[in-house]
Amino acid sequence: MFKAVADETRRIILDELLERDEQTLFELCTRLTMKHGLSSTRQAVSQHLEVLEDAGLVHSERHGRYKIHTIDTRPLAQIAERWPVRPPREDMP
Amino acid sequence: MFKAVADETRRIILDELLERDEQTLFELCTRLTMKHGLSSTRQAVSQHLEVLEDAGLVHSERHGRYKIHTIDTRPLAQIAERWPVRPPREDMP
DNA sequence: TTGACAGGCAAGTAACTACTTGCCTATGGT
DNA sequence: ACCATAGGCAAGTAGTTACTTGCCTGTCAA
Repeated sequence: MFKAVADETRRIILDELLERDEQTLFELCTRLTMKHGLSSTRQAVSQHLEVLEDAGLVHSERHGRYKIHTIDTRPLAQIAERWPVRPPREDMP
Repeated sequence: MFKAVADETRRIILDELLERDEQTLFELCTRLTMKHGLSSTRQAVSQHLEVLEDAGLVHSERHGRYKIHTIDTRPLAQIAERWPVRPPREDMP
């Protein structure tokens, strides 16, 4: 899950799914190139979605020949739980 | 910052610093091998600390021949801000 | 002042990862 | 039935990254 969000393209995919949930692979490809200026091939996006799915950040469901992708941000809560955000002990620039 | 937390060793370093803040490089090395069962060399840990510092998750200060490291979890708040945690639209297993 | 200790620098290596390329399967409209 | 569309599979490649190795610098205590 930590490695899943380590890639900028995957982070943008999460952004896109947060703005418009339940997109197919082709929809995501189109929007990534149009709105976000990415030049990712379909296969590249597909592999990114696979990583995000393994991380539990995206779920997918088949509808006929379409595969719609749904975002699930819940795994990210582990980060805030593991390292609670608080100011550091000393003042650092 | 995302890439900084993508590595398990660096996550354990953050754990260790959260439990006991303001440690030197050698203290961290010792505790990582003792408590966490890691067999990392000093140079490896040093490089990890450099990555964490570049990410703003760790600050360091020289005191004589000691360099003490301080954790700063504030950059992690960007994650929760960017992708607010909420349940997914549909029920997924 | 000399030696032990804390840490830094830099090149090399091995493993991983993002991406491409080419081909294949399956679904649905006409 | 047929073809276009949506997606999958797998091997290969280039770039990245974690780690090691060897040597060097600076600080403090005896």
